[in-house]
Amino acid sequence: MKRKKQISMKDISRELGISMTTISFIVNNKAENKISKGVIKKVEDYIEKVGYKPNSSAQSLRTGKSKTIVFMAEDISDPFFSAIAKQMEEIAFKNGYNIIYCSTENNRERTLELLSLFKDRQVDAFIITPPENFENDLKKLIYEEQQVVMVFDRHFENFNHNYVVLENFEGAHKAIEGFYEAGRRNIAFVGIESELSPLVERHQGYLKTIKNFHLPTYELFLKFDQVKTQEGMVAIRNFLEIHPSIDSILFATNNLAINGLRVIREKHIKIPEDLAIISFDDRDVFELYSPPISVISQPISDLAEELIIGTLEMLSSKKEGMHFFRKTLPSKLVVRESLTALKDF
Amino acid sequence: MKRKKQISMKDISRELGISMTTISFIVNNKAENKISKGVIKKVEDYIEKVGYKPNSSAQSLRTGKSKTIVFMAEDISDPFFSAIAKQMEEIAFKNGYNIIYCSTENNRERTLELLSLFKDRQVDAFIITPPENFENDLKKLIYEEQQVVMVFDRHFENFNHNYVVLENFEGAHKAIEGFYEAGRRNIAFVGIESELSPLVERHQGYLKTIKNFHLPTYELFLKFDQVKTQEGMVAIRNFLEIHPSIDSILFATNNLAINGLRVIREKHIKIPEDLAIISFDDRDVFELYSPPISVISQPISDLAEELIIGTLEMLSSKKEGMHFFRKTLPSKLVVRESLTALKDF
DNA sequence: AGCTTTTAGTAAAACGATTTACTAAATCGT
DNA sequence: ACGATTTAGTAAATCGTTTTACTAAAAGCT
Repeated sequence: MKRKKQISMKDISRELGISMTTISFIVNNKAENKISKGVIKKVEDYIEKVGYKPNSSAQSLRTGKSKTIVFMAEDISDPFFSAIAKQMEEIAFKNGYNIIYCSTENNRERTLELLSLFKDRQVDAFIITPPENFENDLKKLIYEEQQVVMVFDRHFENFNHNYVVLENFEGAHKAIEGFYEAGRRNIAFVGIESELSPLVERHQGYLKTIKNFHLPTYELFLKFDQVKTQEGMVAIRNFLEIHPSIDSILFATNNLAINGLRVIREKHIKIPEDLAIISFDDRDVFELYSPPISVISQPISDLAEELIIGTLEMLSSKKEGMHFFRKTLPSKLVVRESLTALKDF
Repeated sequence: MKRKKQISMKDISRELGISMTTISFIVNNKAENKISKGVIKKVEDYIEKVGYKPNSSAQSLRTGKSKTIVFMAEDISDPFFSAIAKQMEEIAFKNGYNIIYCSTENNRERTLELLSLFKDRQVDAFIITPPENFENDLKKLIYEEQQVVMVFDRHFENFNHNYVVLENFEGAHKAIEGFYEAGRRNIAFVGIESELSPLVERHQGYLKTIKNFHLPTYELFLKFDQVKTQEGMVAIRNFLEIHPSIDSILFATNNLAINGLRVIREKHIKIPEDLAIISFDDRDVFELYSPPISVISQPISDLAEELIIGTLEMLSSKKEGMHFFRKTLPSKLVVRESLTALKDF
């Protein structure tokens, strides 16, 4: 009734009359020019036959490596992050790594706590979307604690680190250009009060482009925790009422846009006649909305791939020659009906 | 430049002149009536001071427990599963467990492969949404390999196992009743060709209720891999064209409904005037759709909680007295505009 | 006081791999 | 044919815990 004991290296050693060292070499493909073909074959066949698999706890203990990577996303139930997670998992798996996920909720204390819990588990690397005010903690993690860290979705200017991010500035630029070409002249930006790089850069992209076109700016910034709430809706509603001239809005995140759409529907504002909309990040709700909402989409597969490949690369590069992995991937403006040219243009 | 070595029990033992056994007892709260208050205090203070954390690989090796649970969802990037995952994570964490996720893609071979990979990692339990044709594999996993397994979202009749599922039959029943009360008499069911329990039960719920009302049945079943595809849309379109009398549709899953909505939009069918819609599973796209789509919603928090609590319970119950954890949670009909009474009713 | 029991602790053997340092036999060079 | 090197392998230490089996000292009992 109790689980039958897993077969161990010692069992094989005893059974075959071959030392554990030899078996270990064979199992780890280090037998190349140390062990004879015959012995290799014999051991491999036996392993195959009895289905031996090394005990990974023992391996971890001995080598100090756990073959585990932690992905700390802002919110793992967010479709963007869960899509990234799924694709990373795939690749990690093929390379013998497992991924553990968790959500920072953009909360520094929570993130620190999670981090400390995982460090005890000797995970090999962290892929992390650092929350607000995490710059120093991150620096410490990388430079003092010497952990392998890949930063995702945001990055910092003041110190070197591995990261994979989006071309946020350019994304916003494309959006504003799109509005302009569709004849919009009163383009608003709805963002979040935050110093996280993507939010700042998206705003900068908006500002710079608007200035180039010599257009007026209309800006609304919600607090981070208002984004998905009733309060957020109220703020957006007020904003629209105060500025009736606005004819288009760039939402800096999908959650902002979703709350924005709630307001727009409630007020029976017509898209795109009265108001053109572009949101950052694609989600199926945007494509299915009536009318479909245009978006600045992120290349999810590419992001996921760069993230995990980069992390694995850092893990395998013995040379601590302070080589960093940095990628900034392009976004794409996906034009849907929410951004149709004004008829009188 | 190299990571500073973690402090170990031996270090503490040497430093304090206390045996490792004693320290181990204290660390694991087994010192109760074996070790004097004074020593306990001394050790605890020292541990606090130097920030000692036991090496979990060593613990796993020694105890054979990894404090890790694997959640094998059908598709971890699906909002339903990722929401469940996130909430389980939270509770697992508080109980000292980590969760590793992966996706079965409803593919038996893939699932077996994942399973085998995880078994080598000595994970303590599996929470799994078994794919099609997995009954025997599951039985073997539970009864022969004696793994702790919690089955989610679907279950089998022919053998005992732990599971947490939804009241699918009743859910479908509520939906059909809703249609009936709204004056609909030509109610269609769009489902999936599958023997998985929720799909079967939802269909049964539809059939039985329709029969009770003495109404005609209209049924369409897509193949599993057509659900999200163009092919699926074509099938739904044909179905609607062949049966123009249909005045309402119950979609057995959210993905079916999403593809259905694409068709409906394309054909400019009016909801709810021409066609009332109810979908299983809630998603933000349904609430945001124009008009908002009614759904049979699953109690995500409750499901997640039962799942992880049940699993932890099975893990801690020493008594192998074949006690099973089985929960069937109620669904709820969320009425939105897609299900408004016909005017002439 | 003399015996048993309890208290407060310890030494050492696991757990299952990896890896260092070693060796006997075979091959090589001259 | 002799020492030097290569080949093919091994024994044992180690990673950091948990746990079993033990013990000296103190307390309890009559």
